[in-house]
Amino acid sequence: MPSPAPYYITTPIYYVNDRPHIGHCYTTTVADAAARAMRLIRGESRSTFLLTGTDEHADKVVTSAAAHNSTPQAWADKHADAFRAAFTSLNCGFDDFIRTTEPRHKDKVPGYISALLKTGDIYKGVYTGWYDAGQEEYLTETAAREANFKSPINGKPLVQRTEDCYFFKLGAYQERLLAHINANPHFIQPDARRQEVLGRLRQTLNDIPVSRPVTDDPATQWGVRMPGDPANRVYVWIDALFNYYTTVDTPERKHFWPAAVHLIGKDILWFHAVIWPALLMALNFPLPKMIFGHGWWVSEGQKMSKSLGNFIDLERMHAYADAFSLDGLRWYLLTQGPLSGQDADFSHAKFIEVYNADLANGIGNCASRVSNMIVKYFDGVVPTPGNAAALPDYDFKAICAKASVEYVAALDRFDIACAFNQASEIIRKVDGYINVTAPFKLAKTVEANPTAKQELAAILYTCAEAVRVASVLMAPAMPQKMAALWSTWNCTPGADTKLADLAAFGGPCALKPGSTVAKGDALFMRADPAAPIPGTIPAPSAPTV
RNA sequence: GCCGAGGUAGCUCAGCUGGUUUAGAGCGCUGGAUUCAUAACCCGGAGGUCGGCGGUUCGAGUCCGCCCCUCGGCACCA
Repeated sequence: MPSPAPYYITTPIYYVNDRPHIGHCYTTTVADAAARAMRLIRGESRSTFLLTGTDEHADKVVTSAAAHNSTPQAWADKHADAFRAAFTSLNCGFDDFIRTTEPRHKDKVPGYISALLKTGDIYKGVYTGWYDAGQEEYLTETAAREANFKSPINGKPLVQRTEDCYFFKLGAYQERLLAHINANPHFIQPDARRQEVLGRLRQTLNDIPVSRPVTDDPATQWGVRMPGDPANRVYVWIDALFNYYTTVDTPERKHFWPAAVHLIGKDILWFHAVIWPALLMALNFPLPKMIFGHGWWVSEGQKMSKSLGNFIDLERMHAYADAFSLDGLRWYLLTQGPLSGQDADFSHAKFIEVYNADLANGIGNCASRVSNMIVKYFDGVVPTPGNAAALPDYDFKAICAKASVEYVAALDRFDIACAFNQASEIIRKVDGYINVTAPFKLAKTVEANPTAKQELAAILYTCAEAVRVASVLMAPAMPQKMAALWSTWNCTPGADTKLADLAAFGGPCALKPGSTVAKGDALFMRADPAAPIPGTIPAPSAPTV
């Protein structure tokens, strides 16, 4: 049997000086859910590879470390661990965590640069720009003009300065890139992002500097040296981009390239949609299939900023997870997140609405009423399917099949929310079916009517089996809660079972008549909209005496 | 300033190349039904000038022009 097509998905490598917040966590959670879904579809966990990690060669790592009496490496170690711990705490199961300071990365980068030097795609030239001597940094032409050619920090005049620098022939790849984007509509997604890039590609691309000088300043000695020229180092962004390739540039992992998806935030679109593909073209490496640039979360309708104090940090996310379960939080992020062109709002009221509608009143309540009836009317033993009355609107074999097809199609175009909503559709149908068939009424007639018991069995089996299928589709979003449901229903799937088998109503993984079902605890407790917002200090209560 | 996206029910949005509906969905709200379930679920309703004005057409959220408003991108920035 041919092994399933490999699926390689990446998150950005995060700037190691940051503290993990909703932005980093969101990107990684989406990648995790997508990877879980792809493993499910392929039925082979090794077929999918999720990479995340940290970007550690920025100059600021050196200065921050010094300011905290630490070494750059120790400083990076500490922060990289914070990211790793954050993602683990959100149940994001990455297959590898790459750090750009690791030998397996930094030792490979010079090889790619050398190849580009050999072909002439990277060449030595001179860089001229406005230099702020006090800050020891260049300002862009625009920034310099806006500052009236004076240092924005100390007001001293900027100076035109020239120094040796290596350039990448970005301009040489403009037409090929344009042709590729036009020929592959899904290369840059969502469409708004694609339009942005196409718009900017209408102007002529300049070659770009890909090195920085090494001086006496320790901050400039951090990073990867240009091959054969220790007076220059590889610009941190170029170094960083190569992580996606270095990590799988090994004999065992080579088959994962090209990546299926580079999932990124919209801020780094240009690097991923233009510079990175051009570098790959120059190296004659295959291009990733999709660059997906998601938007931002805003908080209660306001842009998040440190000055407003409305940043949703890891602590706040943990508070939500504690209050509504980690999977409740994941569900909100995954189904309401800024994946389409627009930014999304993390509002408490909306969180409660979605949580109650989809989870507490949705799958939670539905699973509860179904299992309760099986316990009540069949002593918790899964009844025999039999033939339920054929209702045209409630052909669950067809409903589940359609949901699965849509699920896979949505995931292929990276419409995560649409995929998971397929499961909610099934639940909606089950709730409707229960109302139409009213098994609870039927149960009262079984004494007098011998066929009623069979009919009741058929109805409840249908409901339970449909809920099971929905739970399979939801599992990549909510692995823990769905596992809990499977545990009480005795239908935990074997490892590496294909979606096609798992999600087939009455298929090879169907609920087995005769196995037992417990009522179990409520999967998702209903949330009170009036309760205090998690992670905030409650307002002082009025004196009680 | 330049380039681009968009303004449709309280909210979030579907409505592809104009005439299948009297403009739809989900959530919220409200009336009813029901009791297996987490006061959950099911059914019905609310009648939104489809941003404004003008035009093309037998016929326009759906095409054209003008105006108002919102938002995104503008290159080395992680």
